[in-house]
Amino acid sequence: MSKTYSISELANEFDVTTRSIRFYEDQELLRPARRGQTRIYSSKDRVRLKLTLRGKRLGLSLAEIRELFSLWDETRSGSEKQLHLMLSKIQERRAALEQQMKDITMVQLELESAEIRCRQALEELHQKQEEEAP
Amino acid sequence: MSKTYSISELANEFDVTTRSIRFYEDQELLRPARRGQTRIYSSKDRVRLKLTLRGKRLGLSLAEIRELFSLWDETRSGSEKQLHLMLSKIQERRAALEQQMKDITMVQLELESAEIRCRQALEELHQKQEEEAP
DNA sequence: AAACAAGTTTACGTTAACGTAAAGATGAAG
DNA sequence: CTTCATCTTTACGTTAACGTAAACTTGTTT
Repeated sequence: MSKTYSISELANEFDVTTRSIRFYEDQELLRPARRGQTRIYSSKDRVRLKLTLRGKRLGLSLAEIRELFSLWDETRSGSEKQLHLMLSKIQERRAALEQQMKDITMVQLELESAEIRCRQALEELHQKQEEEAP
Repeated sequence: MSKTYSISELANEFDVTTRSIRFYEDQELLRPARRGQTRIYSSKDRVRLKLTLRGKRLGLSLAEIRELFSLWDETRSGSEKQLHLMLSKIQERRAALEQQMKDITMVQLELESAEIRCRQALEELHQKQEEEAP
């Protein structure tokens, strides 16, 4: 018997609303089991949710995330044509991620330089204060 | 006389619609000059647009991007209180970027492993083909 | 039994980021 | 002059990703 989770347990752990979790299921990102009408989440479901939120932090739409999931799922069962299509989709995503890495690096540099400017401005303010009250 | 750009020049260069560019202006991300009623973009405006699109690729909302711009703009003129607020905002952003870096690394690993699975599945298919026609 | 907590479905509302269409101004080309 | 190409404003439409509220079921605590 591996561990299971209620919807609110997951909602608390990952700091999202139950509404969102149910919505992700509606979008076919999750497929929890049921006991009666109550949803029961396995640790696999939990991983899916984690991956979903990770994708969101990268700015992916739910549709794009779903596509990645089905890519992964069909890796085992695909035909040759399918597999080649998957490979190209995977390449596409990897290229986008590399672009994002570059973007992040650039923005980090800009923020760093903004921080330096900020600290310099602060120093100048403090020097003026010393001049006013010697 | 430094170079200027029309709205459609920028739209072509960055592969966005003129509608989007005007919308960004509406959201106060751009402030192009005017000749008559026609917009004229300086190279500074062009940089702003480039930064805007970079932010979008990272999943930032236009509001967040605007906040970053005003942080940068006010670095020179802020009061001490303002400057400290800016520093904390900058830290916030840098932390988010680091998280994003980690996320990207994870997803890259997952894609890599999906690619390997994919290639293995292809190899198995080809081996079967050889068995069928020796 | 009554109340309470946690879950459910259904459905309408909201916000961001544009798309799209209509109607007009402006300068250059035929 | 008129016919374009490119620009403009105004305004309504659309999609994604939920928020919010209402009404109901189910289990358990008092």
